[in-house]
Amino acid sequence: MSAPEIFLKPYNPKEQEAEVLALWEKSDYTNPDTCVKRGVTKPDAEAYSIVLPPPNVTGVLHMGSALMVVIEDILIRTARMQGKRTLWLPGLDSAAIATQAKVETDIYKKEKKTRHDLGREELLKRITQFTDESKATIINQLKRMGASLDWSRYAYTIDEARSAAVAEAFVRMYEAGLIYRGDRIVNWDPKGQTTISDDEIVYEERRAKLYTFKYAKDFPIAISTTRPETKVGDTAVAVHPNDERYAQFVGKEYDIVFCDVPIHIKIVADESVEKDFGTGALGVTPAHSITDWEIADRHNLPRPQVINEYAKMTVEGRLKDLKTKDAREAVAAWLKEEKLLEKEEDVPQNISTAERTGGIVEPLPKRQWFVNVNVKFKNQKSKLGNVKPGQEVTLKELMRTAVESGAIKIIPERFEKNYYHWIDNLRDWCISRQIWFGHRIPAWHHEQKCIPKQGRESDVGKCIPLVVRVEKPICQFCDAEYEQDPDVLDTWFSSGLWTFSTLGWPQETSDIKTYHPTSVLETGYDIIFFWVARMILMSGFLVGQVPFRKVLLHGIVRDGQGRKISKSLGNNIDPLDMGEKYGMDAVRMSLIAGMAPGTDSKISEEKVRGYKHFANKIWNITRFVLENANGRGDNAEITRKEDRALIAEAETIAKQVSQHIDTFRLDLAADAIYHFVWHRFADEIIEESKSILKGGGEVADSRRSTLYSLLSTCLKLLHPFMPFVTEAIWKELPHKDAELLMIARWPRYTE
RNA sequence: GGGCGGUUAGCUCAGUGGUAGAGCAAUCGCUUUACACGCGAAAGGUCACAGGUUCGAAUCCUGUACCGCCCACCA
Repeated sequence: MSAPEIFLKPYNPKEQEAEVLALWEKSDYTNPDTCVKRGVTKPDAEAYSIVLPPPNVTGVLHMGSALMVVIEDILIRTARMQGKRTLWLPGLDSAAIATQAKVETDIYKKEKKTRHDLGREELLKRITQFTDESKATIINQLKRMGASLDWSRYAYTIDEARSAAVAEAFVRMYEAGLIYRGDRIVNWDPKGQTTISDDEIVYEERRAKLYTFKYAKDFPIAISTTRPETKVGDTAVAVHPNDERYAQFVGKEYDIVFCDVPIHIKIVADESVEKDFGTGALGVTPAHSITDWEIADRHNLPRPQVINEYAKMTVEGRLKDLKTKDAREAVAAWLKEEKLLEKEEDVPQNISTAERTGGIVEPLPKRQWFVNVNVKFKNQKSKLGNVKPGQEVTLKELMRTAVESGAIKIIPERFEKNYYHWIDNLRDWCISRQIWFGHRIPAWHHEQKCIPKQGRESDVGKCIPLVVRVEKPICQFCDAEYEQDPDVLDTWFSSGLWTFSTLGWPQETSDIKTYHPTSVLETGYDIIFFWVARMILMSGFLVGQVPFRKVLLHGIVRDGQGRKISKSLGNNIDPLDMGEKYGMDAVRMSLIAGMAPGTDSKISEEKVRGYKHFANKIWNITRFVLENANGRGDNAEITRKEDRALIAEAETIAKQVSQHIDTFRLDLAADAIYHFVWHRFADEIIEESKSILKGGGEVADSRRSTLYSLLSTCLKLLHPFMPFVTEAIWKELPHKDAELLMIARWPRYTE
């Protein structure tokens, strides 16, 4: 008996992977409809679905996304083999701010032009050009990882269907009173010239000077600040209500000229003031500090803006047009000159910077669009968590109950606490962005003078200046077209719709009925708040369902010593390069091994090499089995008690692997099958078989069948983890229960 | 300031009440006809520290130290 010739040489991943990829692609079994059509999946089989967290369209696949792909592919391949109606839906993300910033930088480098030189339309054309070119790269890389995604359902975050869903979602939320336009203090990024959400801020520790001074010689209270330039915008000094030192001044008002600027200061008492910090008195600058804005709310104070979008002073006098940093020094100098400065100390300070651009965030009052997370609306749909149909609920409560009720499980569980904490501290979500690339807000303005056409003069003044709807309105009095709001939406607004916008919402498609809620959302723990919480919010309100039943979180990928991957360390390991060198199966195993949910994964070239050896081991096991068992197949009867025991042993391994996958311990599952294949099957069972086979007769026949059967079971159990080498072997097997291993039946085991 | 996680063999990590485990590395031996991308053997740990509960603790409780992460932020 002889094995096919390819087994005479060590496993060659490069050769085999290309061949296997072609087989998969041709089969179209990643599409669940095809599986049903060809009888692989029963039409009424339980559905199992995951939407791929869309990688950035302009990106390349790094280890982080590779880890995500591997985890999800293991879950998907297992489910498919278990006979479930399995859908893994791919998509790419336009990554609005990041992509626009990248294209703008490129254009400026090459042509010395800004977006304003090009204009909105031209810039968008350039961005589309850029994304079209780069999207092939990432799609190709996903395929090479072995990701069994259904490309027939591919979605792009700003394609037509998704844009329609976003507009529809916005309108529905607006009509329910969940979206409003308001003047509020927002995080303004002067570098990116846009607002950003609280979650897009990163804190950087810097040294700062804390100045303690009085506004004027005859002002009774000294205050402390690291930003004296903002004090020209002060309208109050706040002290703690119980602070006896200042009680006598509360309610008094003062007119002062501060650094050439006339200001009017009222002394107010407010609980938010710390008695023990600085002088115990806080200069209130409503327009340029979030906490101060809230104090102004409570005491009905005016809120003059003194800094503009370019972080320059807008007041008259010596500070006019100065940048905030220069103005700070100018004010400090003036304070010294006027002998108002009492103290100047060095303090460490966390300053807010914009995650994307690194710009120092300037809190500014601006008219923006917000999602109101605290207003009640009536839950129209079915039961959501503990909220019954018809019951009034806020978005905040909705997000909380989804997890609290157990409708959604977060794995590992400890992240649930983080989730609640985030919700409890959630403020209204600013969703408008002043960039050009993204989903336009479906709000329409007709704020210029409306001159009614002849015969409609009686309607002067009746036209509506702001309309929120999907299609562009035309004024029914003057026939003028409305102008669309220039802002675009926060990228997480559309991402929040992802589980159902990809399935065809707002149409009531059969895909939505079959695959929503999705089974699992698998993503990095770093975006649980950005994304996971918003998906729960959107799906709850718009679809009346949770978006997924389980949230599986993974960590970041580190190098072999546990260090972060960084350019300066030069420790980057490219998953595709590694795959090229050692085979993609080895890369996949390396990412999974030793990684519990929610913890970081470690990868090193040595680790990858180790699993390449494992792939070769399987290859050679197959060679031995085929050389000895070819021709018998797995149909021959297994007669010996010892052999039945071996089969039963494999069954318990199948059980272990299955259970570990069920509980998302992919590391333990991989370890269990690895250990069985190498150290039990190869080292012991095959070794002892050599003499048994030599003996011949019925005993040998039984063992031959057993070996073949064990091999078949091992290949199935290994397939989700190492799809390439197992499929490559499968196609050489003489007897098998499915044309492709990817749709073979998962080994049975008793519970 | 609040919260969370970690600390087990040289390295990376499993193990969550009953005589300490894996992979990799390091050591020794092996032309053993599936595989040197291999096989066999041996070696390696007072499970961070202190106290407590228990017949029994790496495992449960309390505290301490160090490392890491997240959130908030004092103007």
